[in-house]
Amino acid sequence: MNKFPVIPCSFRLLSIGSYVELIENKGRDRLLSGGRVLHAHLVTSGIVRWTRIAAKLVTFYVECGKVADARKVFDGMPKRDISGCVVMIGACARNGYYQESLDLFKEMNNEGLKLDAFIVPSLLKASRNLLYHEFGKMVHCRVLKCSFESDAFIVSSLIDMYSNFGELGNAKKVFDDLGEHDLVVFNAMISGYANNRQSDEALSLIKDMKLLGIKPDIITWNALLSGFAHTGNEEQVSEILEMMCLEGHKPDVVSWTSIISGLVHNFQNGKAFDAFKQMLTHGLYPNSATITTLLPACTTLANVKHGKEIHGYSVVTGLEDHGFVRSALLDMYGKCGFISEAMILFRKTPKKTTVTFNSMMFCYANHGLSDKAVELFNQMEDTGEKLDHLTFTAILTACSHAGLTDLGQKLFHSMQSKYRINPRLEHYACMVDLIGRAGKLVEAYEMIKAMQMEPDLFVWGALLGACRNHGNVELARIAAKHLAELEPENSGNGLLLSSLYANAGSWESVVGMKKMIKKKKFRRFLASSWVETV
DNA sequence: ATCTTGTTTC
Repeated sequence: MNKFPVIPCSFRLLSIGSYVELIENKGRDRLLSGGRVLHAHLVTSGIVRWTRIAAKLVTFYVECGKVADARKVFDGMPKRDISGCVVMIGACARNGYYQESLDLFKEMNNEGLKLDAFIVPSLLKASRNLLYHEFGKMVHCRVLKCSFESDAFIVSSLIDMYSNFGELGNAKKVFDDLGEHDLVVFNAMISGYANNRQSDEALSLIKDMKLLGIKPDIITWNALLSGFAHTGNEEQVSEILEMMCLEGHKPDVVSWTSIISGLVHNFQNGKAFDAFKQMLTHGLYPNSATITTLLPACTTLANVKHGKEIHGYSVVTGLEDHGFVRSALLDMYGKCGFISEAMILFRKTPKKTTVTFNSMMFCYANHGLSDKAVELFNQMEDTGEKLDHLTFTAILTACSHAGLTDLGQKLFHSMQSKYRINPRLEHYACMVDLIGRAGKLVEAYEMIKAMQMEPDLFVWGALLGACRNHGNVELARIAAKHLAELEPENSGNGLLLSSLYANAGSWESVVGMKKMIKKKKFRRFLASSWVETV
């Protein structure tokens, strides 16, 4: 680990194949500095002019989060033909730089390059992850127009995209329209079912493929494993593990990462760490995906120690430069209260994505640094990064914490009119808090009444809190009534209402409330918190 | 050259 690649003496150059292998050998050469040394050598020796070499360098830089450097190599490629674009766009789409890959495609399109079958899977992947339903469907239309619909690479990507949109019917249609199914297409469909909680359908497809003489591979089993792990059904996970072992497939890093991911998402952090240790005892090494899965478990434990260990491992292995790892690290430090660490990581991220910005904005918003959050939001708008619903949750949270009523209202409006993002419950909760804080209680209540969905306890809670601060007994009563229905076991709301009565001098109501609280045997739990020393 | 398994922000 942490070794520089072996740079051969310039008198005896290696073969092109050996250089490709050197760049690809990420285990040893992943370190960005090592890659740069190799790159320098390739430039001075002129080898970089080989398209295969340049293509590998492009991929290498994107994997290290250096999209701009990759772009430089790409632009310097002697023949800027379609295959170069395939590599650049594909590398971006595989590493989370979805917007970048679509922008590149548009640029390419403007230069008059035709849509190529090799580009399509990457476009579908970007659409899938950005949830660009319309664009994805437009690509699908062009696939049909170009008669690419029997290309297995494209079909599997289409199935994957529609499954991720939750449109299983469309996924199934694409699957059925294809006459002959190979292993990859089966795997895509099985994964779609598994991820949409249709385990029976997934298992019956395995039977179908076996009847056709196609043997499930490790990817098939991992697809099932991941689907079941996320439903939190630990027994089913064990069953699949047994089945795959019987068929001669040992769990690999992906299998373990799925198991860990399922446990983390089901709030079983202790078990997640146990599984991680078990993986290590099997002689498997964590990669970027394993690390990104495990880091969120370090934030909810309020235990930055594990997080720092993982960070150390990432630095040594060069994984720290990976885009996903970087944003997970940033978030982990932010949640643990290490804001300056988070800021350093943010500054060190050359190609920032929506997730990078969102994570940093949440960090600022949750620590009361609203000005900084607003600054980032403006930066996002200026750089043309995609804003999503979480961007607005973050910025509205910041506005409500800082009492930036006008700005918050302006942004809430532009979220809908300019960015076409439908407000969700958390956005409404922020807005009710924001408007209520400014004392416009009736206006806040009107907003709740105009909501297209059922308000949740955070929305009513925001109104109740505002009523307490501004002494509006009438609206408080309404809010408290809804809260009592939504969470009857919580005595906090009743107490809040009674303190409000007390402030308003309505002592009879206070006595009534206290009686009710006593009658329902509410208990006040002592709040507590702890932080482990590092 | 492109595809299917695992991965970050609520």
